[in-house]
Amino acid sequence: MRSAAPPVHSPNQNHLLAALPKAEFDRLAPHLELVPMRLGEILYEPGGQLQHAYFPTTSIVSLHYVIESGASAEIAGVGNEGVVGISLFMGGNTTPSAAVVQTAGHAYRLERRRLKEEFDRAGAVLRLLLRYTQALITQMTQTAVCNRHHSVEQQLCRWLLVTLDRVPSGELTMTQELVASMLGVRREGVTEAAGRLRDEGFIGYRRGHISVLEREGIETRSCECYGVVKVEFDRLMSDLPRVETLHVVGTTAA
Amino acid sequence: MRSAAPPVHSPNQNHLLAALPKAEFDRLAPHLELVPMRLGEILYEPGGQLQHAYFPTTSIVSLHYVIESGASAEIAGVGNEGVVGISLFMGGNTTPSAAVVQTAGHAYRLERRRLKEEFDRAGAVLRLLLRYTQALITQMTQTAVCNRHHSVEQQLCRWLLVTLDRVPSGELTMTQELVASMLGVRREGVTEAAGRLRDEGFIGYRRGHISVLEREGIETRSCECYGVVKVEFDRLMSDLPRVETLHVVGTTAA
DNA sequence: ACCGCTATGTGGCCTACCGTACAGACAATG
DNA sequence: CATTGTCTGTACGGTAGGCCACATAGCGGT
Repeated sequence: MRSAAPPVHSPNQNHLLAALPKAEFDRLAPHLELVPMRLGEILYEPGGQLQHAYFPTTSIVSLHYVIESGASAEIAGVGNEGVVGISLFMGGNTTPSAAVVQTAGHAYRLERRRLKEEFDRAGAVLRLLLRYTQALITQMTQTAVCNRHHSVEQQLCRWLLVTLDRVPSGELTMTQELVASMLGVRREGVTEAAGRLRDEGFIGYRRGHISVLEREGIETRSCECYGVVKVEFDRLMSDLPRVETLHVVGTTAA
Repeated sequence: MRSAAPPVHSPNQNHLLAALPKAEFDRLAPHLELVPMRLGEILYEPGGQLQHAYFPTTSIVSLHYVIESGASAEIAGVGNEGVVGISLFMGGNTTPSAAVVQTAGHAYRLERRRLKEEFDRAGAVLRLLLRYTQALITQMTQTAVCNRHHSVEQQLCRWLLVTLDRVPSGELTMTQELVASMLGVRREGVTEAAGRLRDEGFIGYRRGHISVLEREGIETRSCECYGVVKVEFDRLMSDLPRVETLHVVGTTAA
């Protein structure tokens, strides 16, 4: 079944890498290492030293936080639109949260040292990464508010929509237990909400798999948070082409 | 009553400005404008263009988010340890949240253009601001989790502790209504929690004023979130690349 | 084909918090 | 000094979602 999942990998599958001017991309490319990301793999634990930045292509990583009581919540998710490991260039090197692979796939990783080097050139890479960080902050912000004010069902829908943007097929390998731990709610709460959505025909599922059938239905049940983050992401990451203009060094034919 | 609130203002009262190497500080100083911050003043609204970055000295600013239903929540607070307006240098220029003065006082503000100039030098100012942004992200992260898992009372205690760090006197000018809007809960919830804390003798209050009497008591009632953020803030902002060139400009007798 | 593990479905009980409503109490203003 | 608006206290029903317990049902491994 090679036709289902194309065996061809390219750094361009990651939007950030793809948005780099050619000069920067060419400098980085030799150091990008394609790595498989297995479900449940922990990229870093709270307070742990991160050695690489990860640019997901087909995988999804969840930035996760566990409190003393053992309860947890997802702070933000990172797919092929972003990068895992912003603390590498923001300073500090560690964060109090963890990064866990939520959907198996691949990513390109870059040694911490290389990233820092590139960042310190204070050129296109820096601007791009900061812009992305700003978008990530928006996502975290929205998560905070959503946790406060919206229902489990609304949040489940939001989560489905976000994930759908990263898994076009709509076939998610995901247990309700896992979804619950990401939303920071009980597994039973997810079961109930998912049951309602299935009754409506919006989704279908079987042991460990969820398939989205009617995206529109889910959109009507979701809270506004999905849309807010999406619009802001698009705004921040779309007018990036400007980066090239500012950095005329070797944009097109270096 | 001049003795109560010292009439002497200095940029050094803001930790970020104080942490700048002398060269950078001296470049910025002529452009820092001391402005009064009135309670309730809105520095920027969602999506609005920010013209200045604000470095609070005696004031506190709340980064606030209002959802469609009208409910709201504080995402993070900024006192003399930080700066309002990170989107100015992160990219984007605007954010979907608002910035509101939560405690009256003063701040030094810096024109957007000046900040950008300094940032683009990719020197100490950039590193300092990014480091602070990372700390701010920690705060937002913790807020998200706290909103999910902790009780109103715990959150009220956390909020009191955070505010206390910025108002050493422990005398807060603050209505319960305002506190509620920041925690994103009902005013009655705050009344009840505050009532319990008063019964224990931890705090006292009268119309529009809260005084902290026993900080330790509040610490025992607070969730872990306060401590986590504080430790992380200290870690990030203390090992600043030896920027310890404190300026003796006019702190005490200028 | 079977067994066992794990995912899902359901129900009951309980608590924290929300919505609403209203009463009392304080401070500023004229 | 009285009026008025704002802030605080309290109460009551409703409900979402937590905790617990257990029943059922797929799926993988042997």
